[in-house]
Amino acid sequence: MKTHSESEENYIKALYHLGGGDAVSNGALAQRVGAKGPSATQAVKRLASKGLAEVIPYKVVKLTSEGLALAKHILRKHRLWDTFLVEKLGFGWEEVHPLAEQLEHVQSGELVEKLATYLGSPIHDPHGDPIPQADGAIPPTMGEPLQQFSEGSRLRVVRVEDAGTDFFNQLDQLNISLGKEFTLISISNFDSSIQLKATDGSLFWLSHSMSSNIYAISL
Amino acid sequence: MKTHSESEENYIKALYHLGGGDAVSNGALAQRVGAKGPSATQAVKRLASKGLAEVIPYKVVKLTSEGLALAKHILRKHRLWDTFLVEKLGFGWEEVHPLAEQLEHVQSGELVEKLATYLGSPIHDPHGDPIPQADGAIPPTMGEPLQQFSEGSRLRVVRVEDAGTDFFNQLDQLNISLGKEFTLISISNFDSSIQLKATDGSLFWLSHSMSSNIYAISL
DNA sequence: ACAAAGGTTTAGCTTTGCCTAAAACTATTT
DNA sequence: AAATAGTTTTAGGCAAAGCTAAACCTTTGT
Repeated sequence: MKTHSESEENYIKALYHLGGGDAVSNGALAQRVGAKGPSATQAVKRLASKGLAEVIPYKVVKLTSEGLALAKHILRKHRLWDTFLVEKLGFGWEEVHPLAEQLEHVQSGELVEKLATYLGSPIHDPHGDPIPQADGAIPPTMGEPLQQFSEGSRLRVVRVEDAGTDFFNQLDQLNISLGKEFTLISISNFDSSIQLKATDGSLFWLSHSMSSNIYAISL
Repeated sequence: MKTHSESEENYIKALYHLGGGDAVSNGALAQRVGAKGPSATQAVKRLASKGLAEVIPYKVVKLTSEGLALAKHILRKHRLWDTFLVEKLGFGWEEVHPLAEQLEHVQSGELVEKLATYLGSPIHDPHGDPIPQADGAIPPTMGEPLQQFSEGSRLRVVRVEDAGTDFFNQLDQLNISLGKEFTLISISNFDSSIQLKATDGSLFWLSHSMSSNIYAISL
């Protein structure tokens, strides 16, 4: 198996995040990896020369199928480490991203699979995001944003967007976590804020910016 | 907390391994990190400019006290990951070194300490080597090489040198592992090979090169 | 004491990966 | 259809970290 630099892996991830297998703009790519335009141009050239990306100057930048497979593998590692950090080491879900970002670059197929086994071969990480499987299959992404449900619905929180530390802190304060169940009481016509009732009977409101990052399934 | 490149950390580790806090030759250093002389010269200059090493051209290269503290911290990470890989993920002790080598570069004080706690704050790794503690203290290095014991001694294996895959495989074949107890039956005057008896009564010989990498305490 | 041997440093080149400034291309607007 | 705005690429630098070859110390042997 060929080896890739961390920088290359970061570009691969960014390409995948922004476009899946589809074309991505150079500017967006540069922004995502925290670099400037020319660096991205140069980087995708390197990727292209390794067969991981396809480039048509001024036109198209996208992953090849090989690049796509690699992207999924990296994402698998990332989300398994996320899971490890939260489930085994007791980190809060807002803390794990930068750590997993480092751990995901460790190269060892055997390590990834042993880790997966150790964690019980999970298919979703602590944020509810799907963990790509060893064969590249991606489990379904669960849930709909709270807005999608009608008043009176019983629902269970199954996923949250990674919307930054403050968002996670607010979730913790509201005692919202994956698996928790609520009844949707009402949706404001004015600002789309949402009122929920917890199983302990407590009532509270969520702003639109909060609720749009919270995904649930109907019970 | 300042940040260091992986290369820098590797030189720090090598300096510590070869000299502790004492002077080390440029050649030995280069060899240990797998580089050529000039690369090492250049690297120690970089370290010196960060206050991690002290250099007198043509004369002395050694760690400063700050460099020493960093070295111990890196070694702590390395050996904690070693322990994790063996105890939790079920890797064999011959496999873990290159993985820990990658994992040790992950930067996060909190991660190291949470990992230590998770592992039960161990003071020795799966090879019996001492794990530097958070405050920099180094637990005693246990055991003496088998040669040091007299015929008829009862002893327990407490540490093995990392002498490569073949060495570990041979240990496994002989069913020798940490904590195992033996009686030293005889030491050959001819080639210093050693005959041991296991608790199940089985007898076998160890070459000098095997036994000199195995450390035990007297029971 | 001096010359050869051996180890260390300097000099100069390579690659990766980032940058800024300038040129080139695409797209839009009149 | 042409000009302008916006994006992307080229050109040319810089730093880290490696290399080889050449120059420079130190040590050692006679």
